[in-house]
Amino acid sequence: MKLSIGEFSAVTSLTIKSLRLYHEKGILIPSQIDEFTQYRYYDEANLETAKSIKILREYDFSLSEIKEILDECDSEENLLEQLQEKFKQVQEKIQKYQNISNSLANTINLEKENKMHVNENFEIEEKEVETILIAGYRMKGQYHEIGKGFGIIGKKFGRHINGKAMGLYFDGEYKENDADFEACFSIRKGTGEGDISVRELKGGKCVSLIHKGPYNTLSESYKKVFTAVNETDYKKLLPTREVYIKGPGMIFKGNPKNYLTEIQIFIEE
Amino acid sequence: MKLSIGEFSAVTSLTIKSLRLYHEKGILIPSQIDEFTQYRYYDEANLETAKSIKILREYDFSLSEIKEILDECDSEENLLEQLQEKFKQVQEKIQKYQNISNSLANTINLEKENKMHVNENFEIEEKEVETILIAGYRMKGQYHEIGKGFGIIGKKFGRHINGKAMGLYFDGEYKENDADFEACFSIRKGTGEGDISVRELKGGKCVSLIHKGPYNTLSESYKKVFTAVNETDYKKLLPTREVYIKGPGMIFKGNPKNYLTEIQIFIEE
DNA sequence: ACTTGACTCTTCCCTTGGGGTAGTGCTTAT
DNA sequence: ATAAGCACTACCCCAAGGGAAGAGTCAAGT
Repeated sequence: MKLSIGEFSAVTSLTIKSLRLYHEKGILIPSQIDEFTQYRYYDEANLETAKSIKILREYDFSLSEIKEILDECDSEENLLEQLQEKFKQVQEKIQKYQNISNSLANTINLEKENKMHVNENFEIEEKEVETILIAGYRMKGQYHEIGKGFGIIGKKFGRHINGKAMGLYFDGEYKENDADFEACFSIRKGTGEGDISVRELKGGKCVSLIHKGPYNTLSESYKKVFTAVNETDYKKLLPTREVYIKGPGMIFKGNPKNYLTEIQIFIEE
Repeated sequence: MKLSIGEFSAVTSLTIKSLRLYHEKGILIPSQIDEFTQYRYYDEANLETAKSIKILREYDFSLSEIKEILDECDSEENLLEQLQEKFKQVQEKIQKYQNISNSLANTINLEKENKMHVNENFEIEEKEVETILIAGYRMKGQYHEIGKGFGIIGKKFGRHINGKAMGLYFDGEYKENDADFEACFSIRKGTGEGDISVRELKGGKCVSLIHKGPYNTLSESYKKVFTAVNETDYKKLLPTREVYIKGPGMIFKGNPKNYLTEIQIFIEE
């Protein structure tokens, strides 16, 4: 049997290009090479080798790995080890892509939520809020540092996060530097760990206003809400709650003019 | 803020090399470039972009995909679609590696089995064989064509194959050309489909001999077994069974001198 | 014997996402 | 003055081929 490269390519379903590469790399050397024309000719032994190479390539072995395997005369001895090693590597790849897949799914959900809530009414209203399970990270410092808190919770509870990010503010007044607040997410399940507290956050009646625009203009909306509450007989409760309906995305910050933040002042009648 | 490339590299944990590449590709253009020294200087906007790039790279987006995403001013519009598209691609990769993993696990099992059974006794013996579930592919032709049969079953039942390959021979005599035989594997479960029959293969008492060596010398061992059986009062039953204990591996053919084949002639007392 | 069309040869450039090195330029501290 | 530390460009490298150019070769028909 003496097959030209084209015929051998058809038989093995390896491309001519690949066959030439394998020759160059010393993995699959044609049984005969015409002295004058340099034409390659292949025989049955080549066919066996080609089959082995194909299978090993399908198993994601690199050409250099295949060369090693083929070059060892005691190939049958070490083959098993190498298969098991490759199996481990493939498992790792699966794990890697599984992690990417999970992160992606998470981001997609967040982005989806961020897209909704386009037409809200921007008026003060009274509403009932349900009790929910939250994971919270209490912090002291400046308000804008709350982002770190979300990061910390996100790392631990990424899979279980269920709803939007929220902020609980335990000071009755605006504090420049030593504010006491808590970053939290509504979660499906989980248990506290380290600095992260998992607990039920009681619902109730609140006065709510959705603020549109960057965070540094929030105080205007706060003024409106407080004015409205003060005109009633309601007693304000702490902590004040902010729900970040639409904020900077995971990937892009987006335009702060379009951020939506709901201010919730809980009240006792 | 005006960071040199080294400082920016430290802040973003992107290598200097990568930053220069991103600049060259137009993905992340330094806010300022010194006219004379060509030094790159980065600002906060660059920092934001760098963060986005890092996340997208972690999500397995290619640089050209990232460039597309970043170049669209309406990035927030299409971002969701692109995330979902990427999610699909990642799922496909997981599936691909999962398939490789399965095939590898299969091959590893076969190779492991092939390694065992090193010291067998090569004498005729009587034994009891249990009833097992098999997937079989009946064929007519030449004996060596049985390999195709194994291939066909392997494709359909790869996951469920449990034991060694066997051959059932329904002719009472050696037939050069029009032999009637069946390739089969012991399987864990499964149902027949198309030309593949799944059924119980009855066990019983048999006279057995393990043949060592290439298949074309099997006839010598057959002669021994038949001579032995004929010296008794046992009645020979059909089909005759061959169990391929150690044959050509999935990847390497191995040395035919080491092949082990058990011949089983079932008998009725 | 000649032509023609199908094959085959080598050589070169391209892809991804950078890594590594060489040679040179700039500033600053000693 | 010189050396250290940083930055710059330009070049080559990896894996596993794909694509194309330009030249030579084979087999079949005329």
